[in-house]
Amino acid sequence: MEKEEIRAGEAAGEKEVVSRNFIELEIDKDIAEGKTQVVCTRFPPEPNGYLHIGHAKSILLNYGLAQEYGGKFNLRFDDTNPTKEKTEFVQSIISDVEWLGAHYDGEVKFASNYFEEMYEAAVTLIKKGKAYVCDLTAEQIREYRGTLTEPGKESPYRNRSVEENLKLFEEMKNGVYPDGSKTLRAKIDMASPNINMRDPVIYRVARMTHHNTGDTWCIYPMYDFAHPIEDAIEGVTHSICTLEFEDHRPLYNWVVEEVGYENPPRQIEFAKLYLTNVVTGKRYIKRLVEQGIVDGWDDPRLVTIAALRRRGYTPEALRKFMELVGVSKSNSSVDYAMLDYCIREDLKMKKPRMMAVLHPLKLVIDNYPEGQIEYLDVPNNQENEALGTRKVPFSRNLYIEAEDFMEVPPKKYFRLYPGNEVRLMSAYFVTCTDVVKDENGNVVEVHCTYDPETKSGSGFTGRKVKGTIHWVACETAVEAQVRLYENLVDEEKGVYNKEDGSVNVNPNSLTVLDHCYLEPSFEGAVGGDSYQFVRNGFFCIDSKDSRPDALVFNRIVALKSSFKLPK
RNA sequence: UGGGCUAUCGCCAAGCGGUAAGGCACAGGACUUUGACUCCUGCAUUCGUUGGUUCGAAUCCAACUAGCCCAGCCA
Repeated sequence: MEKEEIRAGEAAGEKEVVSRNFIELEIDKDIAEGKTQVVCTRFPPEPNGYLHIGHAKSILLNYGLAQEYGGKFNLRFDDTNPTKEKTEFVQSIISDVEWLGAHYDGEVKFASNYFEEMYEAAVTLIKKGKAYVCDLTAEQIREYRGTLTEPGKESPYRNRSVEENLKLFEEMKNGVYPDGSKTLRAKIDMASPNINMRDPVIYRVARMTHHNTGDTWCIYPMYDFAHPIEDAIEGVTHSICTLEFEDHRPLYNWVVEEVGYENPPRQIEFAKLYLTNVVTGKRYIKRLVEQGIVDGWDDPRLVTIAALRRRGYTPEALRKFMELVGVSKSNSSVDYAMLDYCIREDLKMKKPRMMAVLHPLKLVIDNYPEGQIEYLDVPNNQENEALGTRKVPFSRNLYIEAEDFMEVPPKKYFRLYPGNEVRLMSAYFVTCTDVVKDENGNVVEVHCTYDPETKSGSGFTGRKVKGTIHWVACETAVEAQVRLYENLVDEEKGVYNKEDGSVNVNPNSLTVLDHCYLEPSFEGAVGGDSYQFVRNGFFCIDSKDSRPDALVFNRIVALKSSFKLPK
């Protein structure tokens, strides 16, 4: 069996060796042994909250496997506990999955659509003497279960007759017994070192209106019983879940075996995705939302799918990221830098590179005719001609980035300072001649002269200049709000405050810049559109707060920079 | 403490008895109308530790150590 897949490289003869993860290796084996014909995977969320980047890993893994093996991928809501589930989450989860580009096979599925079959499966177990109705209270069940080191005790109801169990279970279904008064338990082994095998509860009584089945049922199956049945019904071959379910696998296999499924699905566990210094815990995010520290579950500083989307991350970038991160069984925490890399990588060739000044400082070209506006031809992306060109107005009065001028520059400062010449990107060379200050001594205006001969595209080679800075013409500038983000978490302190369990919030996680100036080419930009702001990073139009006459941009990610101002 | 799992570079991660892939990050250098991109170069004589088997061990065996998960009528 080939352990490595050789993909064709771009150049002739060039080969890229791609290593396969342990799940692929297992699937290869199952196929080779004839256990698996058509691979079928699934993503089975409980509709009880918003999806985050960790779910994206699972979605993309399962979907990717189905694609790779020419198999099927199901989206199934694991809605077996009506006390926790809400319809609103069903829709948000579907749209997140679709946004990620994971095309599920057929209709969206619901575990609750299989309640009848699950009930029948439970009856089958009872008839086999493998399940019994137990009258112990929740507290008693806990006591009887034993501890990690001590075996449990058998329930006094464990040896009820099949007939009695059948009658009682039917009565449970028919609403004869109050919530919590009886359970159906699998009869396995109260002395098992695996606590999941100590006669686990498989059905409970709960009078609660279910989002899908309404009041049809008052008994609901537990995850450990329901999940393998859901998988088996759908013909799932590889049921991929996270590491904490490893201990449940024997029970999964027990159910599938005892209920009597042929070609049973197989559970494989992988390590969850953790990002270093990132909050993913539902209750922590909830608190941040409630405290108003973040602007809802889609605040661009969060890593919910909705937040990533609003921030301007793309499904392609996330796919790339999951590919780089890989799949294994070791708990690990990935650097955010890897995600940053993936989004830059995805956008750099696709997006137009525009000029936008975030911290404006006025630059006046004294020898440029007053009132004149010149429209310069500028390529949208120097590395991708397919993106075409645009006209950018140039005039005597410009805005430049405040940090691109220093009256007293340190060594190796290539930008503007008195006497120095720089290139105004796509325009002319200018030489700084003068500085205007306010009464406090702050620089409010920089003066310069330009050299008409140096116009971009003219082929001028007379002399070179070390620095190139971007600019925006004052007269035609579009004003916009730009939001810059840093990690929500204070990385010095770590994610959680040890004393009160709160999140250590970085006070600089959000910077709102209200008077940024953009070239007029942004007019007509729509929510979600993204661009590179030359030298500043990638930005997208905020889908929530931006309006055509008051644009709001989010910085998706900054560009890398090796420039550091010496202290 | 019983059971399950994991340990390879700062962070991910290949490796499956024949002498440590790759990516991110980082550091140099070249190029440059983005101090970006691109392109070179460097970055684990060593695989949690200690023993053992072997001509040969990250890979096999033993013991130890560290971390994660499990005692919901949650998923």
